[in-house]
Amino acid sequence: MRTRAPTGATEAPETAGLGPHASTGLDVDRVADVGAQAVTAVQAQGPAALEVAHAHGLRERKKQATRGELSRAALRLAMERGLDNVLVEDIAAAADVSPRTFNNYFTTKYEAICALGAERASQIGDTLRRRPAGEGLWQALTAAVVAHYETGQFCDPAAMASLKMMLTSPQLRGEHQRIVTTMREALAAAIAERMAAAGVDSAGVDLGLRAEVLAAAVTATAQVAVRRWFAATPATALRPLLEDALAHLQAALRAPETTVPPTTDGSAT
Amino acid sequence: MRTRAPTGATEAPETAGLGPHASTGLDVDRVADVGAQAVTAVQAQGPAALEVAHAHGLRERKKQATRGELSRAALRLAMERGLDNVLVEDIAAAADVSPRTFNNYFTTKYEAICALGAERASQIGDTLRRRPAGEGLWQALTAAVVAHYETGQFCDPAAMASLKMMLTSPQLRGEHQRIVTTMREALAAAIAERMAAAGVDSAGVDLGLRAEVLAAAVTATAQVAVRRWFAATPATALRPLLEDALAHLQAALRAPETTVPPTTDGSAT
DNA sequence: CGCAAAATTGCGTGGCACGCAACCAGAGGT
DNA sequence: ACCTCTGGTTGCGTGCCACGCAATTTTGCG
Repeated sequence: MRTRAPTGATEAPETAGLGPHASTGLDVDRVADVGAQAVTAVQAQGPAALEVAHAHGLRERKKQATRGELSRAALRLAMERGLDNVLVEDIAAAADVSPRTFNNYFTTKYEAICALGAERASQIGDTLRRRPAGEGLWQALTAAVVAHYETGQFCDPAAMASLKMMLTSPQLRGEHQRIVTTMREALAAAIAERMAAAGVDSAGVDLGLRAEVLAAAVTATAQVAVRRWFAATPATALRPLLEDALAHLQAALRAPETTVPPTTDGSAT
Repeated sequence: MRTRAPTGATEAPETAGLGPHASTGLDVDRVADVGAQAVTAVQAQGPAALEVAHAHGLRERKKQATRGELSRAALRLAMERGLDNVLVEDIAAAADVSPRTFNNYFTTKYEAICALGAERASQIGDTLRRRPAGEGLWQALTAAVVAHYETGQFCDPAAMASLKMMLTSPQLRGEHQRIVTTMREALAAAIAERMAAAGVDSAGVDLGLRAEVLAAAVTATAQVAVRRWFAATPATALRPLLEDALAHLQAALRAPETTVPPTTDGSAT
């Protein structure tokens, strides 16, 4: 076989056959055990019923357990010996499964390494939803982004190295993009809800589009801050960089027409 | 060998050995490069003229020729028979070189497929620079983005399929991210110039950061528009989507504090 | 014209993604 | 509790790929 798409061309079926590929959905039990704050958030929603509803019981649990085990082992090994010095064989061994089983869960080792990050990225929507209703959208957005990056492991050096790895390795770039996409979508959904709840008065505006655009802008800005943070020669705190960058985003579009050449006075429109 | 990093661990040397890897100069992968500081460093060394003089030799021309040939062949074949039904062997054959030579120019076939797009992405800075000086920054930015996507082959169905491929295939995601990064950096540089030329009066603002943030926001917004365009069930024109999305970006940050719940008035600092 | 630098090529190796077909373990019916 | 059946695991095999190494050809320069 080539790489994907067994015979056809489109790549649709994917989850067919034998592997436990698509699993069931999004049960987040033990994967994000690093951040205690996240647990609080999850419990606030009352997702215990979700797991019960899934109720395929032991079978499903074991599946997610090994998935998490593989993902965690992949990240750990990659950090310990370097990305290029870890084989899928090693990861599988660390998770006590066959190398073949590894590929039943992840197509590439890079996907396994980034699985935890993707999981976490999907939670930023709830982080925004948890902001007090009295806050303005922008304020809540800034707070949510800061909280997302601070509750994560962005403080301890281990996670810092993990981020660095994702930003430097070409192979991880695609997976990192996937994480960012997840974050953007989750954020867009939460923004749309908040906009709707606040009752956007403007008549014909496309709420979905606006939310998506805003989420994209905020996410991209956060990435700029993260990139600057990790490139800073004297290591500095991430939070002020984030707040600074987000403030610049707001400012850059608030007064955009100030930029005209001094000689000409032609004020367009 | 593993994947990268032959023996060491850091991945620094990269362009050593035999292959014509580094080409002229700017195909470096630099993820952490935050703006123009790197350029300053390079110019501080002095021998930039050497490279320029060297670039016009017959040797360099042939190199770029075969590189373009490979890239073009890769894209064409991928479009014709589908991404998974083309081997590096096929691409090399189409470019009349050895399969081994292919890997002297590109590490993966996906990189070859996206090389043209990356090339083009770096030109958006000049597109912005070409806007009349009388235009406001925002107006020029919108016009530049629209022009960039319209002068490209984003109208003819062939390029549309190419874009679709880049957005759907997981393997191309990483390369697409690279293109977006290139576009963002090129745009940020041009924005910074335009800001400086207009004389940003605000005293202590970090021009580089603001330009970078703005470029990131605009680029991300353009991606939102492109994604919506290509997902539109009745095929529609890209231009209005782009303009609409960019207008939403501006609007979303102009009046962000309008969103407060009607019942509660508690303003949480 | 001849030499050195640089690019191309052939060959070989280690690794990976995944189809296929056995095998084995939960889940559900009687 | 027994049996079956659905579905996850594993071993094996295959095709493809990235790239080191070394020999060969091409190009630029004195």
